[in-house]
Amino acid sequence: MNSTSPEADYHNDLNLPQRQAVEQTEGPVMIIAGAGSGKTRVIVYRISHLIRSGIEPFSILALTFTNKAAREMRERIAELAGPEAKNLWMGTFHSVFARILRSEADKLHYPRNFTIYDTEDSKSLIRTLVKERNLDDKQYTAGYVLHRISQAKNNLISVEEYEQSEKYRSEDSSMGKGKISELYRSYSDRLFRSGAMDFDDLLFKTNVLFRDFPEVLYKYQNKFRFIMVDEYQDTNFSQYLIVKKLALLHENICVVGDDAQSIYAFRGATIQNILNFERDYPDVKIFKLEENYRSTQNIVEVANSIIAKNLNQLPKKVFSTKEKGAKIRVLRTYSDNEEGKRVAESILEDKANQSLDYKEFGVLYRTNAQSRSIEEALRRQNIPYKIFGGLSFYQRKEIKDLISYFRLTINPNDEEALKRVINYPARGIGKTTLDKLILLAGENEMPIWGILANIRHYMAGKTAETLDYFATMIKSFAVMESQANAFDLSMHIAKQTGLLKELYDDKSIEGLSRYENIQALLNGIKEFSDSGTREDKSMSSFLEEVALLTGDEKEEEKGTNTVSLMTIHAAKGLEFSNVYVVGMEENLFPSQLSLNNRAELEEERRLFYVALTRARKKLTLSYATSRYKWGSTTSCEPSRFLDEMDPSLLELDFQKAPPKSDFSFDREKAGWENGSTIRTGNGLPVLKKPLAPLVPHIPSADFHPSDPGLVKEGMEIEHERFGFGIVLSLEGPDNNLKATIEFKQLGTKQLLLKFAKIRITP
DNA sequence: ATCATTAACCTTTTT
DNA sequence: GGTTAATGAT
Repeated sequence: MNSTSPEADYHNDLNLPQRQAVEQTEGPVMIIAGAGSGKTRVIVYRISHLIRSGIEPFSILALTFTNKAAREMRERIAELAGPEAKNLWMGTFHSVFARILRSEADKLHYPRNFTIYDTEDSKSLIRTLVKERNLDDKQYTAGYVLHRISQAKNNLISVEEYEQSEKYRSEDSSMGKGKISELYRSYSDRLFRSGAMDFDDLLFKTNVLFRDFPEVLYKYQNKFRFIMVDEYQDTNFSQYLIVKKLALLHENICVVGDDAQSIYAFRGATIQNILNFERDYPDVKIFKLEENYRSTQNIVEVANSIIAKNLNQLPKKVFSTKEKGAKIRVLRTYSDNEEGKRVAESILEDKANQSLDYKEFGVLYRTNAQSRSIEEALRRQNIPYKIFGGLSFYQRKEIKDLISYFRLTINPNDEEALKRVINYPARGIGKTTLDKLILLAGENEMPIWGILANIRHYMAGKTAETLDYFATMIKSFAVMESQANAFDLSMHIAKQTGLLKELYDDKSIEGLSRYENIQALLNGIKEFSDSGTREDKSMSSFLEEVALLTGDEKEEEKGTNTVSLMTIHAAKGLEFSNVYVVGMEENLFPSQLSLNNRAELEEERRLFYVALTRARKKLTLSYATSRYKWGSTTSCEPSRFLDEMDPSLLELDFQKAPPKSDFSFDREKAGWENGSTIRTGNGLPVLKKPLAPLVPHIPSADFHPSDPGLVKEGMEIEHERFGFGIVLSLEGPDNNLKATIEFKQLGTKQLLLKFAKIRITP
């Protein structure tokens, strides 16, 4: 600990409102923090300040939205306030309350080592239930049913309340989905029977715990004398109530948020929580951080001009005192692949001109599917990149398979895990047998494992023998679990079950990578088991840690110098010197699904705001006029968001028609190429639908290409596929002439004569 | 019971 | 385009 006064080192680092927010440690505080206004810095200093003024770290609860944010803040606090920061209660809502639920599990009649179901497990369970009931799986898609149940849980509607709620029931039946309440009930029953909780349960059951066991609530109220919540605009009702209850005793509650960056309403987050805060705590002190330290003035202004279109927002004026900076560049390309190519070229250019590292670049997109074309372009130019998000390591099939064995070892009632591995690797337990087991379980009102563990009581013969062998194997793992560390056990399981051999024998390319992934998982477990700081090295402790990890947060290779590719959601809280926001097209961004109501469109706009404010210096937006989507090419219109930006801050860079070399004829494409354009407010053309479908050109019978060298301006020519036209101009070096040709059918195109199959017509 | 072929869905966004 | 669940053949 250093001897200077706690104030000394931060006074110079903070502006007035930041400092006030740091020093106001008592009572309810709300910090409205504009993008790039040093929000994290304030939280870090505030907690350090608390610790250095003698508050015990384990009486401070700090809730974040992602594991990454928690880890980074903890590290920064440790730098300022010393190693004691390790003892902070800091983590995501889900991880902190999962921990509390484990230690209080018996009160809710859950096993202490309950399993946490991820979204896939939940969906699979719902599919099973829908099938069991012979319901139409088109009407009751797993995704929708789960969404509905999740909505209910996030608003703390129990099964009973749901069944009795006029509102929910009529909403469901009006959509022809009247059985959802029934599904909600059996879903909850089955989770309970499996000793499992889904993500929403971690918050829901915490509320139940605090409601039904006042002494437990009191314990934690006392424990957490200071509470901080980051990204408060992204909390839902369930989270709101947990925080409210915990803070009731001391009322030392500080929430930090920015309504303009609320982008999780789709999963139940509500801005109401910010508004409620003033109502709940009339003596709240509110601090507004409005100076943006991250971005140039142009970037901040363009972001402001966007967010101003939203009706729902708290008044604030974010400003920057940095340089004016470059204008925002808007790229138009004719295809998604071309978009990737342009982005890649631009990165190389900027890297050289501004002498930047690759890690200063971020490419952001609305959906993960868009990463593909960007990825390919970067690879082609040998630009190192890293994709964040997407299929996380722990969601890969082979990883889930092995982990399912682990889960089953810890909690044999975990039915999703059981179904996954009971016949993988194949051991002769097929669908018929599994159905029989499920039936027996239902009849005897016990988990499947209850039958399996004593299978001889229920069955005889060959099948029973196979099942018994499987059950005995799992039991032997469970015995080993209590003695061995996570690594030894995992290795034993991987070998014993035959899973390792199964993957080793698969010599296909995918098989090889699956085997490597398993190796990577085992290595990860080895690190876990070897770690000096951890006291509990058991498998169950490993699973607890892993269950709530998403993305590749496992290991952030700090030293790597790569371009980052990620969704805008994943980019929240990050910044890059140069940012590319790609796919600025209607129906993609804003997403088609958001166009129906104002609230969702405003959420998309906030998402765009988040994207814009990630950039420090240079911002490039791009869109393609056609894009590969669902297996075929579709034409696209520029996003309305482009129209909403102040045109004086933009610099347009529009690519001309595609060169012939990678242009394959397609009726639709040819059609829109020719389509007339209308000018919109800031000069961005909006492409209209073709006036009439075009028929591919059929070359003249005697068609053979002429020597490119003979082509001159003003000549009439025939193109193999584009038909007849006139050469308007020629440019470029003699050996690589580029011709601008006006075709009768297709309008003006630029073609490289080297590649174009052109005949000079007499 | 298992493998191979076919159909269907997909693309929001995350703990 | 790609994966994954549902069908059909052996």
